[in-house]
Amino acid sequence: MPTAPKARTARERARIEFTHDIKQVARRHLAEHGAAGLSLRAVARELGLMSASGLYRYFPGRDALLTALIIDAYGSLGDAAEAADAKLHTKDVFSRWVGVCHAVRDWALDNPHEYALIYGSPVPGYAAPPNTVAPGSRVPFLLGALFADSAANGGYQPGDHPAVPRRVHRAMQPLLDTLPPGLADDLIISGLMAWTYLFGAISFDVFGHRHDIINDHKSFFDYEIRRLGTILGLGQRPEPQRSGRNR
Amino acid sequence: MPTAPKARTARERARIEFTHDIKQVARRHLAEHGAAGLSLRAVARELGLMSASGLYRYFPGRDALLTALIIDAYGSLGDAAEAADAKLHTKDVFSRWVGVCHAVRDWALDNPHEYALIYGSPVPGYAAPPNTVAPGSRVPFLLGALFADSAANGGYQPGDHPAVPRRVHRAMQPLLDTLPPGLADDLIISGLMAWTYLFGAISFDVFGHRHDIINDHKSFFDYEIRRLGTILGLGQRPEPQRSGRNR
DNA sequence: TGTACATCAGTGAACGCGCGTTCACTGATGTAC
DNA sequence: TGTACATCAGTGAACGCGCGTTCACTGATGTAC
Repeated sequence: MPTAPKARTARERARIEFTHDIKQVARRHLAEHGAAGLSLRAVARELGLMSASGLYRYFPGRDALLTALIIDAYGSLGDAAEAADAKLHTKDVFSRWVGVCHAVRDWALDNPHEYALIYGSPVPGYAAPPNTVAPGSRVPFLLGALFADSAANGGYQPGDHPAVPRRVHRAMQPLLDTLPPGLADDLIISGLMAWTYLFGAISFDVFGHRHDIINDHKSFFDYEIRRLGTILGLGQRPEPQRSGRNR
Repeated sequence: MPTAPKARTARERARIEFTHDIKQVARRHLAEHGAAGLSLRAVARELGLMSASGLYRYFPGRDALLTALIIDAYGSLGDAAEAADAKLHTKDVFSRWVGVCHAVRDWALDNPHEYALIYGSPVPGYAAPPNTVAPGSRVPFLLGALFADSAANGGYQPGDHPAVPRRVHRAMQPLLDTLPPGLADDLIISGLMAWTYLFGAISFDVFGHRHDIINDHKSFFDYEIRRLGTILGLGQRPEPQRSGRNR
């Protein structure tokens, strides 16, 4: 018998496995019927292991299951972005920017309904609890770190644009309170704009707003985020991306 | 008796009014329960003039009602954007850019659920019919016209960024086929990026992704779109916006 | 190692609700002569 | 202007379906001694 790292009881092991299975099936159900159509009864039916009422031993209600899916989605997206950054093994900020953008986009295209869950329209009647905030901050945090590294290397070049008015500085106060001091407003705004653009572009791709307009979405995306990185001050790296799946 | 422009029968008048009323109530219902929760029975109940089955004289089904709401939403947004542009009475492209951006954002904040309907996650199980495309193109068309005007005036300044690779040119072919010839790729991409950023920023504002981070959303938005306009080549106009409702 | 008890997992019926759509129908409105 | 007929609007019952959640319950698993 292989020694378990911690002697779990059969019940504990079953609970972990079943929780996992339930979320798995729920994700499939989500992909077919959307968040608003996620139903405990349907999940139980498809699961085939339990009656609908049995699910209440695992999740106290539909909203709890939804919350678990949201947290998992943020976690999965965060993992993908951070792994892509780490795998690059480079200190070149521009390459990291490009790599992270593609990783986020690839994740979104592979998991469109989980993407919609976290970056699409809010689910009516559902309010995300506060414990979804931390996992949701991982990607914006990573982008912020990228800009901060660029500034630390001396590579960041603030462009020729209007100076930051005091009112705008004040508008960002809640964010400033969470950041280490000494970061220039200009840099922080570049980071925010990069984040905004990245998810704007991905939402257009995933939600189909560019279907009739562009036929090679990956190539266009690659170019737009390179161009955005350049005009936001991350430098320039004009080589096109290595060829890959077009989608 | 006031002479009607065209002698409509009582039935025709009633049909127009009722159709209008149904959509009005449906919009309210949409705001409370979201697109996936839009229900003919509930609309009929709230309308109080008709049984649910009676609605089938006006819309052949739930999806038809949804389609009508989508078309109306695009129309209403297009009206708001075009009216803002016209009201400015200026040829200064930068001011027009700022004005149109604010108009679009104001509309979205005033009509968050209609915004979600057209720029949020797609409704599962619903495919928007082709006749929603034209009204949906009005805002991007307006933004495109803005960049084209800027180029025609000689005001457009392509920034210092990677040249457009041939592959990216090809990726935009479907769009190029719908545009008058002679427009530079660089200009078209700036327009697309402006469109992408605008709706990325508005989605973040409307869907709450910046709630914990920014406390004066209008000021931040005003600055970010000015900065974007500048770095995309529309020139520069550093004055801050006139004060208004903060939201 | 065995026993007694407490805890937990899962069942199945039930409550009360909502939905889209169809259909035969009544009665009002419009129109051709 | 009046009449006969055709068209359309709206009704209400019905079909068949789905949902979340509760609750008393059986039976399995875990634990203290």
